Amino acid sequence: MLDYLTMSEDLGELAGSYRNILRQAVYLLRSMDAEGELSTGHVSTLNMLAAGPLRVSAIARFAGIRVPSATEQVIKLEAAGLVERKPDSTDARAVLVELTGDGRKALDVANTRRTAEVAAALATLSTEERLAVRNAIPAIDKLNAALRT
Amino acid sequence: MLDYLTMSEDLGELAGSYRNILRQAVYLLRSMDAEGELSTGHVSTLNMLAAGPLRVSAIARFAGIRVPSATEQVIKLEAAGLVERKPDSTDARAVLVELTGDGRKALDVANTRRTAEVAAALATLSTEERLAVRNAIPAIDKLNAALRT
DNA sequence: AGCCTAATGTTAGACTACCTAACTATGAGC
DNA sequence: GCTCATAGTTAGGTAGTCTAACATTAGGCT
Repeated sequence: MLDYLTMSEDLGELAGSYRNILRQAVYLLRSMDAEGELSTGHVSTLNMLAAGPLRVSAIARFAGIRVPSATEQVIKLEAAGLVERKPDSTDARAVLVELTGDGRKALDVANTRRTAEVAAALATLSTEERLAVRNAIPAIDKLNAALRT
Repeated sequence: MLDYLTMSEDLGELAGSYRNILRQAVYLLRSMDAEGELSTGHVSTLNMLAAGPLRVSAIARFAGIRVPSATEQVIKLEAAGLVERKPDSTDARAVLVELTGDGRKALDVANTRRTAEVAAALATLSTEERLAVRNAIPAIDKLNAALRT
């Protein structure tokens, strides 16, 4: 009863549905941007740095962008006082990007608001629907990782 | 056993996971763009038109963008010969945007390749994981609709 | 030691896709 | 037939990405 999903036709249908969801995500993220707060891209970058300093190349890799684009983001965040660049003592070519206190504060504000917005939307779902979403998260993570390659 | 999900703490955790997925989607879509093929944005627009002609304002609404941005996209698609603008016989202010034969062909090519790419990623999941994704699709659609407001 | 290739970032220049504001033309109500 | 609302375009600006070219440092090989 379960293996009908292995038929290519149903895989295609599911793939189409998933493509729809991916497409929507772009707009949803944009709609979550608020005036005078961090943009989606900046939130992503700062969230990576929350666990500790990263090289510019690591930021680029995790964000799925090229190194020059990451450099530019870092320059903007630095100008806003949200991150600092420090030399890497183990490699004089590298630069370590680190959150400042202000950066951590701004990130907290943005994360809190954005997560609350998603939580409010989740609250409109039934318990079963929320459970379905929750149960799918690991599979979606795996699926996204497979798509990334 | 199910209602622990209604606790706000778990809602927040789920919301965070979902935010992660949304964020990844942007990169995934970009990674699906291929040389010499339609861009993600153009595919989205053309897909709307596949069901029939639409006004510029309708395109903007469905895509979650402003009317001038939709106009710009239509101009580009028209220059590429993928859509045609026609007068709306019921309203001389309006413009109906319609797929051309070339547009439909280009859309088919792009849709086929992109869907195959997602299907290939889905094929790397286990049957249970695919089922989990499939079961979550309606809830995710509802969730995204709630976020849109 | 000295060289050569690889890796890390930055700079320069260009492109796409979005935005707001201002405009034209048409529709619809009084 | 005036007035206000609606549909779309144009103009100008911004954010975020890209490639190409460059400087600097690391690391291996002779």
